[in-house]
Parts: sequence; C-alpha cells; structure tokens
Amino acid sequence: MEWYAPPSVRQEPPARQNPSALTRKLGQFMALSPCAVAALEALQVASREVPARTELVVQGRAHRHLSVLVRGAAIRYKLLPDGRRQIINFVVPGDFIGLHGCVFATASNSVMTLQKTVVAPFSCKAIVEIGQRSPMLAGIIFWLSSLEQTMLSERLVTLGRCSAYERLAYLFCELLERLQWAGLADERSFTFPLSQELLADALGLSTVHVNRTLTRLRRDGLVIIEGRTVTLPDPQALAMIANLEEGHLARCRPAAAALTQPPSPRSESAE
Amino acid sequence: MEWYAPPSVRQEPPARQNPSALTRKLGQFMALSPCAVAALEALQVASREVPARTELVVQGRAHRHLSVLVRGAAIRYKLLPDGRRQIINFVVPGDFIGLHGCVFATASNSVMTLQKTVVAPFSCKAIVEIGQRSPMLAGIIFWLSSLEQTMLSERLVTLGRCSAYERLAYLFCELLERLQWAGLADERSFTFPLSQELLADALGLSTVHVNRTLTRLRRDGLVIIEGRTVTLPDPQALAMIANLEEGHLARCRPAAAALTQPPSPRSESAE
DNA sequence: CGAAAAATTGATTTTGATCAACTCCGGTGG
DNA sequence: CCACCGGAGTTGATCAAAATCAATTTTTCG
Repeated sequence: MEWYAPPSVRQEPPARQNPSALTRKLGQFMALSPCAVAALEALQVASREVPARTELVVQGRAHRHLSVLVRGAAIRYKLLPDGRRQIINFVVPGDFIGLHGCVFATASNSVMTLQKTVVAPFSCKAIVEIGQRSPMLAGIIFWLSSLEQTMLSERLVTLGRCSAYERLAYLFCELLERLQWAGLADERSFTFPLSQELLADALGLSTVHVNRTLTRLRRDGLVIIEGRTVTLPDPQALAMIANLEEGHLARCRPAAAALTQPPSPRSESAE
Repeated sequence: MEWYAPPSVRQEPPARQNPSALTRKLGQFMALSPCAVAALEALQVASREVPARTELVVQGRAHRHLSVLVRGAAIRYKLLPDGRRQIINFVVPGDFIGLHGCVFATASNSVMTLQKTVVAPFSCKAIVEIGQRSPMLAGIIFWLSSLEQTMLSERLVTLGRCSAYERLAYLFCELLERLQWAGLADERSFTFPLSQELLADALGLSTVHVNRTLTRLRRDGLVIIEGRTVTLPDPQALAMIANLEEGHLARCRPAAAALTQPPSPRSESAE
C-alpha cells in the first residue's frame, strides 16, 4: 500500500543487453537455457522505484506482491512486541522479496528498503504459471528458496554459537559473496548501506558492542570501511575467522537431478 | 551409508487406516484431495527402522536419500570446525529430511536420530515426479519448505534477541505445537527425547545455563518435566513470554492461490 | 550392582548490554 | 559562509547475563 502510491511504472527497453542480477546470479550456479533466461527477464520488465525506508512487506498483513529486487538494498526483519528488532537477512539485487507470499496468507516478517531501490513486482500467479510451464524453472525457484534457507541456517549457527568478532566476520563474508553473485562487488570490496545499528540488529548484538568489535577488526587489518564501501583486505583470513569452510556456499551447487532435467535426465555423477 | 546396512524394508499393510503424521499435519492447514493423500501416503509405504544416534545426513557429503520421518525424532545440526554444535531444528514425525537434497549437490548440515526412529526414504526423482504430475502437490511441498523457513526465521529472531528464559519458553511452545500437528501431543503436554544438552545446542546456550533457567521456569510453574514428558501447565502464559503473538504459526495458513488450484492447463492426471 | 550419562550446584570469569557523554560529519537554513 | 541540528559513530564506566570451571548428585541402563 505505502509504496504503491506512485504508479510510476518504468518499462525497460526490451533490448537491454546486460542481464539482471537474478539471471547473473543463477548463471553462476547452473546453465540457463535461453528460454529460461527469457522467462526470468520477462518477470522483471516492469520495475518501480521505491524510496528509502519504505516497507515493502509488513508482518501480519497479507502479502501484496511478490517482487525481485533489481537495484538497491533492503532488509527482512521482525519486530518483537516490545520493539526489539532482529534482521533476518539483507536483500540484495537478484533476491526475491516475499516469495512466501505465494503460499502463505499473511507475512510473518517485514521488508524495508534501505535506500532508493528498484523492484520488479509481479503476481503470485505469474510465478505459479511459470513453474507449471517449465519444470526446470520450478526447480530453479525451489533452488533459490532452498539457498535462502541454507543461508538462514548458517546465520542461525553463527548467532547461536559464535562470538561477536566471528559474527561480524561472517556477515562481511556473506555480503561480499552475495554481492559478487549479483555482479556488484569485486574481489575484495563492496558497497552497501550498512550502519552499525543494522549490523547490530542483524547479528543480535548491541550497537556499542558492534562498534568496539568493528574497531578490533579494523585494527587487525581485516576490514576497512570508508563511507559505504567495505573492503576486506584478506577475505580468506576473514572466512577462517567466520568458521566458513572452503567453498561453503559453493556447496549449494545444484544437484543434477531436478535442475538439468527438462525432459531427459543426464547422468553426471561424480564420486 | 551408515544406516543403510540392514535393508530391512518393512512393507506397511496397504490398508492402513490411520493417516501418517505428514498428512495429518497437512490436513490441519488445507483440504487435501483424496488423490493427494494417496500420493503422500504412497511415498511412505516403504519404511525403515533406524537406531538412535544414527547420522541420516552428513554435512559436506552428498545427500543419499530424501525421506519422511514417520516415527521417532531427530535433529538437524551443524558442527563448527572446533566442535561447537548448533542444532538448527528438531525433526518430528511428518517432517521431511533432506528436502534440499533435491536441489543441492551436497548437504550443508547433518541429521541425526535421537532415538529409535522410522523413516520412509524415497528418491529425489519421486518427489520431482509428483510435483510435475500435480501442481497442487508441488505447491504443498513448496508450502512445507516455506513453513520450515518461517520456523527457522522465528528461531533466528529468538536466538538473536531473546534471553535464555524466553528462548526456552519459545522452544517448548514450538515443540508442543509441532507435535500437536503430528497428532503426538495433547493440549498441554508432549513426549520428546530432550536432554539439557540438546536444549543448549538448539538455543545457543551452555548446558549449565539451561539447567538454571529451566529450574526457574519450573519454579515459576510454567514447565514440568518428568522423564521425557514435558507438561506446560499454561501454554498461553508461556507463549507470551516467548514473544509469540496470537496465532503465530496459524499465520502460515496457505494462500488460496497456489494450493487450491487443481485446474491446470496441463496434465493434471488422476492417480 | 556398578558404570556412564545427565542433571545439579557453587564459584568465578568473560562477554556483551546498558547508561551516559561526547565527537564527527553532512546537511540546511539564515 | 557559517551556525546549528540531528544522526551516526566513538568512548568510558558500570552492570548483567551467560560461559566456564569444578565438583557432586541423580538417573539410567546394561
């Protein structure tokens, strides 16, 4: 409702060359058929610009739309009755917003933009239809959802068992990797509208403690923050601190079964 | 591999009357067509008994099977390199084990039984085929996966922002509710093989602190533990402490769109 | 019965929260 | 141009929650 007011739909020129963050991300994990790419890009042709601090989804209310975040940044979070906030994850370009909206009547958490952001909304039905038309695309959507669940699990482990130092290291590694997927980060740095309060709410810490721990990471030469740009001089070392094993998320490489199977299953087994 | 050794497949009599925990759970959220029920029950005809403390899935290895937990209990957890353990969730009857196995090449976390348990393994392909044959069943599986993700998010919020007292209250409420879904708990008590160490690893606490906090909950008359039976004399009060709003998980009632939509342009075939 | 696992308890330490300034910086308006 | 404002970041002091260490008791179970 809130962000719905100005119906300033912008039609992207259909002949856009550069792939969306979504297809870029997917392309790094699996071979996309041209028609899969077409279907995914088609979802995003109608985009909409949303100002900062806008609630795209409100916990407890019905989902209005499903969308893909095309450009900008958002958080998915939950407020406790007494006002405490926990950020469940950061939403970066190429991520779906409110994919649950397809199957749940009401939202269990909120989503808010962090800066001026472009989203591509579409109806739930559009997704369902796409899934029905192509089993492969259904598999891709399920894969994306599972990937998100895996990241949630990792986060849970980090919150449950890691120190503040480790948690911050973890978050920086995660953001670097995810923004790289979207083609928005280079080898060791990224730009993202983080504040210490956001870090605190994402990691279950107080802002004061985030500040002190960040100071320590800076002193240790592991993180450099200049404005909105975060540089990780030694991502490997940071990943070690974050308890991330070699190729942690590379693990999410899709299994051949569901995703490389338009009609004919190919047997690509390794041992 | 481990639990695979004795191929003691037990064929349930096909005319079993009582529904599986899975269909019981689903039935509480949505109207299942008879043929959906048949398909779900068919998945579980071949079941296998697994002893306690058996690893059904091992992090870092390929998934072997997908299965449904029919009877018993398990945990999904992750070990950090230095041995710390975080339990990601408890697996109760009616839950899938390793649903990610459909789409990921390797498991990112482990699953271990807590007691003698019956699981119904089946191939990934079986699920994919079911989903392709009936969009409604595909929707149901996606709904189950989303429900799990929602519970994960809730857990994350609890770990990030709640005290030990609140966390324990939360976990007891969650288990009560989930076991009720499976038809395994009455209004205010359930039986489950919990130890204080398990509670600690699930909630990101030390066992000592769990012990003290549990003592406090007991003293406050909110939890009674006798052997493996947990009684919550006042689930409402406990839910309040756990920061659970009215009908928290009832929120996961499915949206009509995806799940009440048997009519499909394509092959919706009868079973 | 006896060993091992689980639960309990006390003492102490550590981590991180809370409270309270205070600084730095980027606007914004006079 | 500059004073001022507000938000974010920084710092110190203190407090509280939870971890850790170390026994000890109770329960479970072969």
